[in-house]
Amino acid sequence: MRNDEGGVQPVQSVDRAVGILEFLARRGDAGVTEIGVELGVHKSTASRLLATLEARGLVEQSGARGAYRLGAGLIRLAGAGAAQLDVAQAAREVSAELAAELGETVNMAVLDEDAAMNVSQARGSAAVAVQNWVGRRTPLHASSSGKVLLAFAPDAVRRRVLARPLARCTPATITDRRVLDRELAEVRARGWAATQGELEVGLNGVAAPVVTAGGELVGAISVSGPAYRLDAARFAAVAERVVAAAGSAGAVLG
Amino acid sequence: MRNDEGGVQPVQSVDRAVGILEFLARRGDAGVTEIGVELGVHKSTASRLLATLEARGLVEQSGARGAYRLGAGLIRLAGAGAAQLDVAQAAREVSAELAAELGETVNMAVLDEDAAMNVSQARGSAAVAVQNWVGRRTPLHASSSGKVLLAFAPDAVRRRVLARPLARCTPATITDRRVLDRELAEVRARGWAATQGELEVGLNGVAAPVVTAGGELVGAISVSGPAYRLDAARFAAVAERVVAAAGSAGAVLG
DNA sequence: TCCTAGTGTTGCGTGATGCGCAACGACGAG
DNA sequence: CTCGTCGTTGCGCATCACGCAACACTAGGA
Repeated sequence: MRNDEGGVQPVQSVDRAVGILEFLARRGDAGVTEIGVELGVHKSTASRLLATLEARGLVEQSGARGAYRLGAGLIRLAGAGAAQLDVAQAAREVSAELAAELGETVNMAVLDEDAAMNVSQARGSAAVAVQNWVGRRTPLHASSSGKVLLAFAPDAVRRRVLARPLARCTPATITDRRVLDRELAEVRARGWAATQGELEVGLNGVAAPVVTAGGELVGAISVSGPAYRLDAARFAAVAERVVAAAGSAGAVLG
Repeated sequence: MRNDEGGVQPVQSVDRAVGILEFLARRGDAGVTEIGVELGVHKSTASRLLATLEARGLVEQSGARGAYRLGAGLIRLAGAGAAQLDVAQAAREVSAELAAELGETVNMAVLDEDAAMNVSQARGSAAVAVQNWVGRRTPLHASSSGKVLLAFAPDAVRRRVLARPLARCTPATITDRRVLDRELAEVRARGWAATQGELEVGLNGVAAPVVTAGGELVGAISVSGPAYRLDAARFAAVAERVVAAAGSAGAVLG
């Protein structure tokens, strides 16, 4: 059976095991039989794959025979993974400086299929939110880094995202794709994007693309904060700083 | 070939694939041949396992034939995993409150083999450090949450850790196991642990165990900050708040 | 309290998959 | 320019992963 990804035949049991992890990431927790149905394999196969993942700490089971969920071993791996990502490393210092300068939360995001995923985070002194954004995915049409990634993505990616209904996150979310297309054209023209309460009510953001010397888009740096501090009048000035920080990160990456 | 973990025979290729991820977490990056040697398999086997992991985003390769490293897909999974952990969820609210109250960074850690691993983090207004501790592991003898986890761990765990040389992280690190044993007895007696520059110079911490109603140790909550703010004179007062927060988290877990 | 249905686990036999070998192309160092 | 090493891939084969069947356990309903 061919999982047509990357043109080569994957190792079937590894592919299934990762499928289990992705299912549990979406679903929260699930039983053996349910996981077997989801993967299209026998429940005894699912049970053995889960036992292997559990032995390595990537999943854990509640009780002796209960549901499975993602485990702490995954966090250990990802902690190492996040620290090692090129874009995360490149962003670390410039994000810290930007956070200190502007006093708001700064994130580095990469394009992850049809979403923006945060891979690094720095927080300024004014930020009181305790939420960890690393690993979190935001919709491409409703977040500032998402708009940047969408604006500068290959045409195929933009067409795929714009082909689907644009989910409304708040009353301010752009859900008309022609409106979004025009906004993305503006983003490309001026080199930065902004949101005003489109992802969360009262949350504004400004983002700029991180591009390597070879012209490859590798991520986006964004600053976000409450609208009463990061209001539209400040967007141009903040954008100037974000674009500069993104430029520094891009230079580091070659 | 039997990987004697949990008594059952693991699925060999899944076990190997996870072994690759763990090796890359330790090593940073590595080539196909090196990974094959590390796992004790042929390089073509390693190449196929890596291709499957890469197709799913868990690893990425630099250039067409370059070294492999952990990928963004792992961070996505772990972002979901961290959010879903019982201990992380239980700690979220109490950590946020504690961070707001004390103004310092609060972490929740679990015992992860021979280290303390942070699974959740909240930062107070005074904290300016931008480092993300989630996924990071600290030595059990040199961090406050590590001392708590060690003090209240089963005897077998404590014996295993104390059997090894205790690595010196700073000049203040306790490396004499009899001194550490006495300190762990004090931790058990008073119900909290503290460190003074033992993990990092100038960094102090206070931690308390999170125990379920059934008496099971599931983690430790810690507060950390620079020595000039979180000095020894404040330890008892801070400990009182941390013990209370840990008690709340334990109550949530049943 | 008892019965039934469904779940998760495990022994076993089978065939499909994962594996190693060999060969090849690419790349870097001398 | 040559050589050694790396990563990739086709191929054949043996081992491993798989499904089936059976069992123990648990929860819910009568």
